[in-house]
Amino acid sequence: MRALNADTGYLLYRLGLQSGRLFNAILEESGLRLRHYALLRYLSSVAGAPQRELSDRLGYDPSAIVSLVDDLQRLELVERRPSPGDRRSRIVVLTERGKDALRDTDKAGNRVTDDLLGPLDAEDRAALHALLQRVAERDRS
Amino acid sequence: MRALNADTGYLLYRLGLQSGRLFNAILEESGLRLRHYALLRYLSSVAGAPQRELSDRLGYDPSAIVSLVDDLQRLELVERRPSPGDRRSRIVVLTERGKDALRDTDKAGNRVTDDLLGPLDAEDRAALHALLQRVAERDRS
DNA sequence: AACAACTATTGACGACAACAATGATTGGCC
DNA sequence: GGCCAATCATTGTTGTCGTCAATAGTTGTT
Repeated sequence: MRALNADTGYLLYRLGLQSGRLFNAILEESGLRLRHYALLRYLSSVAGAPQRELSDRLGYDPSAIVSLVDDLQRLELVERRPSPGDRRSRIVVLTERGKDALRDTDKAGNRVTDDLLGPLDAEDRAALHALLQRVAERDRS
Repeated sequence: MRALNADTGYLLYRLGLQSGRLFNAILEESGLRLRHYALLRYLSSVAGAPQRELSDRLGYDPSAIVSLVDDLQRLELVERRPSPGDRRSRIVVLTERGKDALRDTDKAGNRVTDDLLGPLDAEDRAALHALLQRVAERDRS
């Protein structure tokens, strides 16, 4: 992992991989994977979204969304509801159990993050978080 | 991509994915992928390493290293040399052409990073880079 | 009423990563 | 010196994921 003279984008890639691995390990015990978590997390920020929106925002193929929602629905973490205005569309919403699961997973995520950001003190972590968030918001539409 | 209340580890994961996609797009034209680049980059920092070390440091399976080195050797970017002390082991070294290719790819990587870090000024970028580097050096052995 | 565009879904194909098994070589141990 | 466990690179296998094309149902347009 030591590539000292690497540039920032590459560092982001490497650390993202590592962070993803850690998250996956945590999620494994609940039978989920990172993609499920990403979907739940997005749903928690919008309170219901049609699958097409999930595909666009998360960058997954529509067919991938189908099986992800299938899995989560099987665990009763989300529901498919008919869209009032458009009968083609189905809006996916978090169930109460889904919200609980997300809270639990977030706690586990915090532990992972604590581990990952070992060498940084509280102030540094806040600074890093702020910087990353600004970069992430770069391409919101 | 907007998951506003996400924690830092998850942000790292999402941004790492995006950064990886951008890098892969750049590398595509030279017939390489991110893993090849990671391998070249590591080799440039140690001047020769047995495949087992590459596997450990980069976190890829030994079998993955085989095909990666195969690819790079086919492009004459690296060479397999017999290890003086251990005939089981083969040390992989950069060729001159490999060093050139790495330089070119680094330039392209800088362009990608510039794009990714759009909203940050020079000072912020330096701060982010320093923070990421400290996290990355957390688990050097 | 006909037609193009869109939503979710299914199915297929190729790429690729993680895992187990193998041949060659090394070092330890008695 | 001979046996045995461990190690390195390689091969093969399996499962997963991303991408693409095709389909059924629905919407809006003309």
